[in-house]
Amino acid sequence: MDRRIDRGQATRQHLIAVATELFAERGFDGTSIEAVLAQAGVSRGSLYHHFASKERLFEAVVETVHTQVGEATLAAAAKAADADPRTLLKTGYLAWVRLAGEPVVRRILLIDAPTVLGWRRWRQMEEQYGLGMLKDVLQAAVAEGRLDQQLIEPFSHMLLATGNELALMIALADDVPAAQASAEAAFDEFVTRLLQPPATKPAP
Amino acid sequence: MDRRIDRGQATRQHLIAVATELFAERGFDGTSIEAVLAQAGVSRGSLYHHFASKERLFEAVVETVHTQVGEATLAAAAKAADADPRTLLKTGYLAWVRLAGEPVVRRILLIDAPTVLGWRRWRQMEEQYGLGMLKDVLQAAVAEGRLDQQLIEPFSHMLLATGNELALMIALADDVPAAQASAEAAFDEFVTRLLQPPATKPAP
DNA sequence: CAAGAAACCGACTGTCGGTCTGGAAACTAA
DNA sequence: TTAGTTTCCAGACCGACAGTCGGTTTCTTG
Repeated sequence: MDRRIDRGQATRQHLIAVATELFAERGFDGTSIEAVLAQAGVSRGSLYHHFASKERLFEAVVETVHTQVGEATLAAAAKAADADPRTLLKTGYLAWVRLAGEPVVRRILLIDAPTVLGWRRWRQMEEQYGLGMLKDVLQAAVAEGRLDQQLIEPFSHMLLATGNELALMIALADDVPAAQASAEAAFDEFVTRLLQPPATKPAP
Repeated sequence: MDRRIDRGQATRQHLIAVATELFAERGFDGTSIEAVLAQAGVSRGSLYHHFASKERLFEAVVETVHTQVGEATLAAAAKAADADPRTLLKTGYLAWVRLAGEPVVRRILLIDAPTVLGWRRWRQMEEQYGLGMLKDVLQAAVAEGRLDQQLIEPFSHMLLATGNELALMIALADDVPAAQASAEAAFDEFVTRLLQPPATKPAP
């Protein structure tokens, strides 16, 4: 039991907590390392001992937020488990939108993360929770004959994108409740149509 | 005819051209003003005479690129005018994906613009071309009784988001032709299902 | 009690976005 | 022609900031 390591982990966690708050409030560019140091009461050398760069610090923040969000969504979806894919999607979406209302999630995950970390790394992290859950649900739809196996990959990406877009739309709307209602209805219709058993051809 | 103004416009355009190239290549953060000055052979004072800040310069770049892309997509869609909404959407989407392959479009419009300009301003610009065209097409679908009027607004956003997501997916894929084919098939199926006349209820 | 390592400190550096003063060239009014 | 005005350009300068580096403290281990 090395007390130095405990201490190190403590300041590390503390830095992440402080940085999370500041990043959520002012964004990545708007948050200076100096501000983090001042707020955390930690020296420069200490911070750079734990994180190689500002990006790395941000990355650590994203990771923790992402994990929290993923678990929360998972918990919400668990309540509606073994329902049909459509209600399952809707439930997960509602949970997601509620979470995306928080500045921490919106600013860090939706706005800054993709550009700071790069699209590839970002999607790679999404794979673990968001995309993973969507694929599971779509897999169930495949089992019901509502979807072709091949479509799971692209459809999951598309659903994720629409979910994020709607979440941003709601979060930044002038009239939040109205946007909420509109988006909810639209998403419902959207999912319903999307998971219809494949018709041979649409009406001409 | 003031020759001073002509000269000013010339350097302004030159700066935009140089900045476009550098922004596309290295991104917004990765491009220093100094680099633009050096590449353009222009002094600091001159640049800041024409653009109040780096963001403003970027904004000007985004505007020109956006206009070009919009016109190109419009031209491609015009060839398939007065077709049914489904083929119209597919045609526009293909044109868009081809354009998004260019680093200039991908890096500047898809990756940097939303964060640098902010989501609101970005969507406001999209309204003019991307969203506008999508709404027109969806309006036609409404006229055919395939869609409710209320759904135009959210659906256009969702389609835009999926289009951008798929474009990024293709552009950054390891196997581009495969991703291209997969995305194309998925988008086709997606649009087909989305524009089906509203069934009363999906099969239980 | 050394010896060594992990955690921490803070002055310092280079870069970068942005400002400011000054001046030259093109135009206008007298 | 000349005095005044506007537009454009030049480049020294400034403050902020991310990241570095030699040194110090604090703890564990042999």
